[in-house]
Order: sequence, then C-alpha cells, then structure tokens
Amino acid sequence: MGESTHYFISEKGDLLPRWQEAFPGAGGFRLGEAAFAGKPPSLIWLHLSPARTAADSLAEVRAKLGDAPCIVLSDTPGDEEGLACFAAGARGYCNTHAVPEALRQVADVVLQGGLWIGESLMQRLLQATSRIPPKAPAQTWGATLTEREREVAQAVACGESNKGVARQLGITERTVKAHVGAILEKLEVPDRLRLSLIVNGHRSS
Amino acid sequence: MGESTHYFISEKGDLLPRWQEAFPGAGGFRLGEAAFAGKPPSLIWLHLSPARTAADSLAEVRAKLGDAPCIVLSDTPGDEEGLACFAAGARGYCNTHAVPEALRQVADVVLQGGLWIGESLMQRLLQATSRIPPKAPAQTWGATLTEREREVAQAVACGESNKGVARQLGITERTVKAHVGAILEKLEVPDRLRLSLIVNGHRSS
DNA sequence: CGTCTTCTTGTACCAAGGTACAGTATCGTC
DNA sequence: GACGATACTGTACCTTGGTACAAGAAGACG
Repeated sequence: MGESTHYFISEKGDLLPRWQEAFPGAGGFRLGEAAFAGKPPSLIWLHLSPARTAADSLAEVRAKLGDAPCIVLSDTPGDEEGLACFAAGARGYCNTHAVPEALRQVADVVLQGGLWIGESLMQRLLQATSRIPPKAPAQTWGATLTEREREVAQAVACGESNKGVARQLGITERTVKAHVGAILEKLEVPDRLRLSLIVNGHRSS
Repeated sequence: MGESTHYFISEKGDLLPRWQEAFPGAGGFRLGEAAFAGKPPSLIWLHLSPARTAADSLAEVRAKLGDAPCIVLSDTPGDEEGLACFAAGARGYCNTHAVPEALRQVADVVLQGGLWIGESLMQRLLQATSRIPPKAPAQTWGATLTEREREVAQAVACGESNKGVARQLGITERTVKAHVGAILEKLEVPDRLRLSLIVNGHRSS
C-alpha cells in the first residue's frame, strides 16, 4: 500500500482530514485543473460535485489521468448515482465520509482488480437483467405463489406487521409467519422489507 | 491471509494441486456431505458441477456453511452462469484453473468485502439498466432529517439491514439503530418497512 | 466560555421477525 | 383409498429490530 499514489479529485482540490489520514502523501487536485502534475496515480478518488454529472466528471478525469482505476466518493450515495458511476467506468463507489480504515479497505480491493459496489446496487443490477418494468404486476412476483400467499405478500408490502396481517385476514400470527416464510423462500428474498420492494415494483425477482 | 480458513467444495471433495498451492491447509469437501467438520470457513470456494445448477449449489452451501463469502469456480465460465452465481449470492466468479496467484488475489478482494466480477459481465449488468423508476425527492420525506439521517433512511429504504447499513457507512450497528430510531420518530412511522414506503414514494409522511 | 445540536458508541432489554419441527384438515387427482 | 398440495396451527428457539439509559466528541452559535 505504501507504493501506491493516490489522487483525490474534488471541486476545490483540498483534502479532507480523513483522506489524508487514510493515505498520507496523497495528492489533492481540482477537477477543473488543466493538467495534473507529478507521478501518475495508481488510484484516483473522485469526489462528486453537485455541479457536474458523475459521467462528465469521470470522463474528464479519464481524459486527463488515463486508465488508473477510479473510486467515486459521494456525499449522498444512491443507486442511480452509483449506476451512473459504474457505467462511466468507476471501480468503486462509496461515501465521502467513510472512515480512513474503510477507505483503505476499498483501495485494497480496487487495486487488486475487484469492485467495490453496494449490495443493494448489485442486486439492482442483477435484477435489471430480467428487463422487467418498474411496476411489477403480480404475474411476475406472484406467479409462483398461491392465492393466499399473494394476499399475505400484498398486506406485508403495504407495511403490515404479522399481527396486523393476521387481524386483517382472520388467521393466527403463526399462520401468517408460515405464509411469509414460504413467500420469502419462493421469491428468494431475505426479509419482508425486500419483499415489499419487489411487490411495490422497486425490484424484480 | 494466513489466518483465513478456506473450504473448497466440489463434486468429489478433492483439492486440485493449484488450490492447495494457493492455500496450503485448505479443506476439501464434497457438496453432498451432510455436514462439514472443523473450524467454520472464512471463505468458501464452490467448484460448480454440471449436475447441479449454480443456484442450488450455492443454496446448499449457504444452508450448511452459513454466511461466509463464496467464490464460484467454473470449468466453463460464461456470463449466464456468472449472473446466476451473483444472483444467488456469490461474491466472486472465476475460472477453476486460475493460477494460484490469481486465486489469492481474488481471495484478498472478497475477504475485504469487494466483488470479483468479470468485465464483460459487469458491462452486461450495466447495459441492462435502461429504465430506472423515479424516486420520491428527499425534499418531502427528508426535510426534517439531518444529512446523516437521510443517508441512513435511503439505505434502509433500499432494503438494507442495520448491519448492512453499518457496513456501507462505516459506522457501528448501534449508531445505525440510533439514526433509524430518530428517523422513525421524526417521520412518525412505526418501523423501517413503513419508512421504505415513504422514501420510495408509496406513501406520504 | 457555555450551550445546543449532531454524530457516535456502549450495555441492556423486550418485541417482532423468521426458522425449525411437528401436526390436522380439506380438496383435487390418480 | 392413497397421495400431494394447500391452508392452518402449535411450541420452541435464534436473530434482528427497536427502545431505554447513559455518555463523549466536535462544531456552531450567542
């Protein structure tokens, strides 16, 4: 790690204290600089600015600094922005204010050829390969479920607790748990929160 | 790296020489074994068998060995198989006959929380994301929250557990719980499921 | 300088979620 | 009649979610 050269590219070019702590000796540069002095970087950290799109920023960095892997730092991480970053060639995407230890970990992964990508974004990418439109009808998520399971799934997706679903459907909480368990297994999701995302059309199964 | 325990799961349970060279002391097990003896693995290598689907194999490994990250080894790597592996929770996907140095590199990346994914597969995933559903602007649900709370709220709304949010933001699970509690109180919702509905635009707060 | 807000973290506890094992009843199919 | 699928339910247990009490650090503000 001591041999790597880190460039932090941001709007103002100054280094946050935690960046310096993570990588003593790292360079801080403004995105708008015409050229970057010194030894070529082995790793580029791009601190996103609200004033530019991720794709524009990455393209500019690419044009000026070449092919060193780039990790994007975002003040307000989100899946859309993450998608844009990876589409534009980033190798990592994380929070601007991550602790130094986390930054070093991300650096290690990316320097060794891996990706640093959030779990929810990865799931999003995987599910997008099915090309299912945002508002998933029950025919998709509900295709493998029984009628009762679909009822329970919809109630859960509206935010009901197991007790609430039991009251609503006139069955015991234990029966609701049985249905919920079967639904989670059939749809291969870990919990009711993810189930809700699928039923409400934020994910496809 | 010396402290990590590697399990190689394959049809016959024997270790290829290059696997042993990469990780002396690694255990070799048959996928069909009822149970795995010894110290829990820190990393699982699953050698795919033509006789089983990737999803079935990964599910079985998951059920028997728990949540250690899993890297899939394939004799005939391809994007379709790779997709299935990552969809089933794998953290890496590479060639069965990769050289020991490459295997150690993949192990490093995955043990540090990264992904090992092929370039063409990553491009495939990115190309599939053509349409992205609109999200409720943070100005509505996020107006009364602090910046950190909005970050936590968004992560939760994407389906993350408290542990997952903690990993993502580089803070402890206890801190995430503190933020989640504050968010639930400010938005006057009973739990993270309802929070998710608000953030994703299914409810007004 | 004192106060307040925000962020962070600890231990502890209780409720809810989810899983496991086990079982009965009904209905449709062979 | 046997069998499988579905719906329903029990006890038990473990994990996660959420709350309570407590506390320190840093930055902004009067």
